[in-house]
Parts: sequence; structure tokens; C-alpha cells
Amino acid sequence: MNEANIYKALGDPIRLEMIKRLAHGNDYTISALSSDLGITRQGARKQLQVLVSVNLVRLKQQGRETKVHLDVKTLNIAQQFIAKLERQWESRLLALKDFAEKPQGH
Amino acid sequence: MNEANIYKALGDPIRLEMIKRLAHGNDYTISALSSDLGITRQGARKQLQVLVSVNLVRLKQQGRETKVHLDVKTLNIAQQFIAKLERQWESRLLALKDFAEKPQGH
DNA sequence: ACATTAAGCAACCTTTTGGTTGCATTTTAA
DNA sequence: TTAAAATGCAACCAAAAGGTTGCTTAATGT
Repeated sequence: MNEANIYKALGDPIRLEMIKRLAHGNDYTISALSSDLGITRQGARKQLQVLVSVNLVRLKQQGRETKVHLDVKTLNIAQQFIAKLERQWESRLLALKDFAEKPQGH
Repeated sequence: MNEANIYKALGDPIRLEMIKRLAHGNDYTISALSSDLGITRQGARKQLQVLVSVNLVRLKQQGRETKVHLDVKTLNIAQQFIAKLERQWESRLLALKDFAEKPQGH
């Protein structure tokens, strides 16, 4: 429920790699997504579950396999939030600049 | 050196709260930034160090106090990266849509 | 039918993380 | 010149994270 959890989920090289793959790849199964990550399938599955738990990723079972797909909406929440922080920062800088340029004399 | 480290740093409620404060507040000292977080000053200092270590934040000593300020450039790297993932996702969806709409009937 | 593939689950282990207490140091205010 | 303020540093601790092995089950291809 916390914004921090989304960043936390992105904050691991294996999980981030999964997200990268999903962002430009096609229709991964859990196995395909878990391969060539340098860890076991079971290890990868645990990492994948972290992504699921914060809704960065959704699972859909199809027969014996399970497809993984990105939930770009959650990704967008994360991106928007950082963008908002940046805007706050900018407007604060602007305020300071205005103050410096138009000193209210006495 | 890894992108994931930036998200990891943001992925803790206390560290994220610090970033929020810095984004719209003025010129925090370490002590001011560390107050009312629900943990000790020393605990907060350790969290702050995590932000420093990924360059989300910079420290500047002034006499007995140390000022903390945001490095918005690093924040921007994080934001741009997510935005890029989103664009990849969009263009992939678009490609699938085109394929469906203009079948290359052999 | 049988082997293989895709996956789940649990126990276990090591390292990292998040936090604490306690004490030392330096700068500044009274 | 002494007290308070701002900070640093280290040892320690519990819990969480990241990963493994081993075993089970359910679908599917041959």
C-alpha cells in the first residue's frame, strides 16, 4: 500500500531485469522469464512474487504454464511520483530565485 | 553504479520521507531532517547515508552543522528510466495492434 | 503409457538491513 | 569557560532478504 514498496520492488537487479524484459519482450512464461538470470528457477520465482505483490506484474495461468505481463499502470505511478518531487523542487528553486531578484527593500 | 540501487534507496519509507521533505523544504540540517521520523538520530543518519551513497543527496558541512540537499539530477535519472520502460511497452503494444489490424495475408 | 515440462511449496542457510545504545569530538552560545 | 548542540563512530541485535536444495503435482507431447 506504500509508494516506497514499488521502488523497493524495482530496487533489485534481478527484479529490474525482469521488468526490462517484460517491457520490450513478448508474452513471457514464468520459466522463460526466469532463465539466464544467474539464479535458480525457484529463486527467480520468489523475486517474481515480489513484483506481483506490488502489482508491477500480473500472472495468468494457461494450462500448465503461467504467463507474466507487466502492469504498466503501477510503473506509471512510480514515475509520476518522482516527477512530482522534481516539480516541487523546481518551484522551490524558482521561489528562491524570485526572492533574490526582487528584494522587498528595507 | 547500478540503476537498481537508486530505486533501492528510495524503497524505504523513512528514506522516501527524507526525500519528500528535501523536495519541498528549505535547507535542512542533518538533525532537522532526522527529527520526527520515529527512529533515533543515529538510525536516521544511517538511512541518510544510503541516500548519499547513491547520490540522491549531498552533504555540506558548515561549522558544527551539516546541510543536506537533494541532487535532483539523480532523481531525474530514475524517473527517465521508468519513462523509457513505459515507452518501450507502449511501442510494443502498438506493434501488436498494427499486426492485428493489417494482416499480411500470405 | 510414459517421459518431460511447467510449476508450486517448504525448510534451510547466510548476508544485509534497520535499528539500537553508548561514547567521543567539535563547534557555538551564555 | 562551561554547557549545550550537532555530529560521528562502533558494537551489537533481531528481522528480513536473497538464495539454495529437495520434493510434489499437474499438463502435455510422443
